Amino acid sequence: MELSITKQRCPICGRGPVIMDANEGEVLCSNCGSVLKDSLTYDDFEQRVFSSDDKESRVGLPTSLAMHDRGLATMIGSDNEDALGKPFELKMMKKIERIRIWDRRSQLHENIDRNLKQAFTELRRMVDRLNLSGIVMERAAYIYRKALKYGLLKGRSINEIITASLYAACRELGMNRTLKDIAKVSFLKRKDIARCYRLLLKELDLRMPLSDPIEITSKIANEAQISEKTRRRAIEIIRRAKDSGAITGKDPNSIAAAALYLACKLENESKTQEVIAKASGVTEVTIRNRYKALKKFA
DNA sequence: TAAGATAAGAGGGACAT
DNA sequence: ATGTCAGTCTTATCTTA
Repeated sequence: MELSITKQRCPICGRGPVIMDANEGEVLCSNCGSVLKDSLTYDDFEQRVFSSDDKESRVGLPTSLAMHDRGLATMIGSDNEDALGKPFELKMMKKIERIRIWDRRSQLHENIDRNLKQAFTELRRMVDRLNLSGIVMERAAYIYRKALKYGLLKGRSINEIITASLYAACRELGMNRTLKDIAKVSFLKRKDIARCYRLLLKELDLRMPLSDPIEITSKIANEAQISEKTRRRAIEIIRRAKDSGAITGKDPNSIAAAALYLACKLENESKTQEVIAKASGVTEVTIRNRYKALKKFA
């Protein structure tokens, strides 16, 4: 444990000294146990979780082993009496109580630590395989920590939540990764990731940039090499359909794909349903269904 | 060969019990 | 909490132009 004792006085009890716990990222008063600062920034974790591997191996034992029996819980009973069965005096009681608080806190942090470490290892692996930037990873880590803080991990696996966090980060930052893409590099099924993703949205009140079919056309058009002229036509179709309210509740991806397909036909740009289906990630059947509904807006 | 049609099934939202 | 229902999308297979 990396503790550094400062010369500061605790602003709460007026005594001290204040201790900075670099390992836990906390600043505490050694006298009253008050946590004066516990905000761990992502950079703290970045340094610890992602870059400290070699440092740790040089030191010797891995953290989990090194820390395994460090807690004081096994040494401090809950009875407020000494070894002879005599009750503690008040002064002693207070002291013991303080130690217990510290003890609980350090145990709690160890659990969180292990959890984050495992989660971020998996996160980094997936980010590597998906060719995503550090910014997305950072965002995913932030979401994950928030989920952990809100107790969303209870009854769920670390992998599920970290994977869903990654997906959420992708959505938030406009990265073009589908649930399918992410499922492929994780060890999870698409539906499980989707379930957790919805959970995150609901519980953490995440606001995703709403996906507009018109926005999506550019991605699909790009992928399927559809001309700008045709894309504009598709956008017009979507506009009209949108105004009529005929497309509410439909997957924006399928709308964009079908509108592009329809526009291709109108512009005599020969693109098969298969090509557009591949580019958009929806099936040909779905394109056909939307296509039928969209035709009257052409 | 591309497009269309049909059927079965999955998964989730809404709503009631 | 659990069940049901309507609506959406996917997968698979067959038919049509």
